[in-house]
Amino acid sequence: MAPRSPEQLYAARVTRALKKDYPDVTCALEFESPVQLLVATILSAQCTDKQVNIVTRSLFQKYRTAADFAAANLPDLENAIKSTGYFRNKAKNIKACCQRLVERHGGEVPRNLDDLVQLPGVGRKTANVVLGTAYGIASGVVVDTHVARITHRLGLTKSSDPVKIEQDLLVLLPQKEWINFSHRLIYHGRSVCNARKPRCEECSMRKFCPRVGVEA
DNA sequence: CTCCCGATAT
DNA sequence: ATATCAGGAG
Repeated sequence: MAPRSPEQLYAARVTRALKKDYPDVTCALEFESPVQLLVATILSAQCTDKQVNIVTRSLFQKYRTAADFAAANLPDLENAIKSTGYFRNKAKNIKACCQRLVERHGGEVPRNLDDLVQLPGVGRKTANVVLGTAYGIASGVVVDTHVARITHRLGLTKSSDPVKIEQDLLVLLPQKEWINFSHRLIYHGRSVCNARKPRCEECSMRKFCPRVGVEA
């Protein structure tokens, strides 16, 4: 066992509290294949997972495979995902992304970060979600709006840049924890530590959170 | 940095 | 009315 810094011990304390609160938490996005998870994750940008699941329920009946999305009529696809917002960008990216899956990856979602982030509309956050949740590959730590906000509030990072936050978390957390740490923080971010009105009195981490009692 | 954008809570 | 929601690209 490698020696651990005070920051790593603090991160372990946070991890223990999250495990106790959310023992069985997992990805909230609903899917039946890696391709579907990729599409759902693209749709989840600046949209609630609840709304994404409403849309994908019917969407995945009409489009099942990468080939289906690659052949989609763009206005039809736009209309089908309209309620998730950014629907023109998302529809264009999903179609182009799946066209490339068919052309270069045999219709499958690649299992490495470099190939994934080359896909249109797929950044580091989406790539980490797909690798971790569809394939169980801990390629990094998913840093979305919830993870960014809460790690900053807890003092696990001083940065507000998602890329730098992930670099900090990669050092603070053992690789074994990477995938589920994000799932738990995201769930915690929706239910307790939300952006506008955090429910600190209900938070199990209030005893050591440096933000409790601090305004703004 | 800006733009993309509908649904919901406050 | 406004902030925010499992971001990414130009």
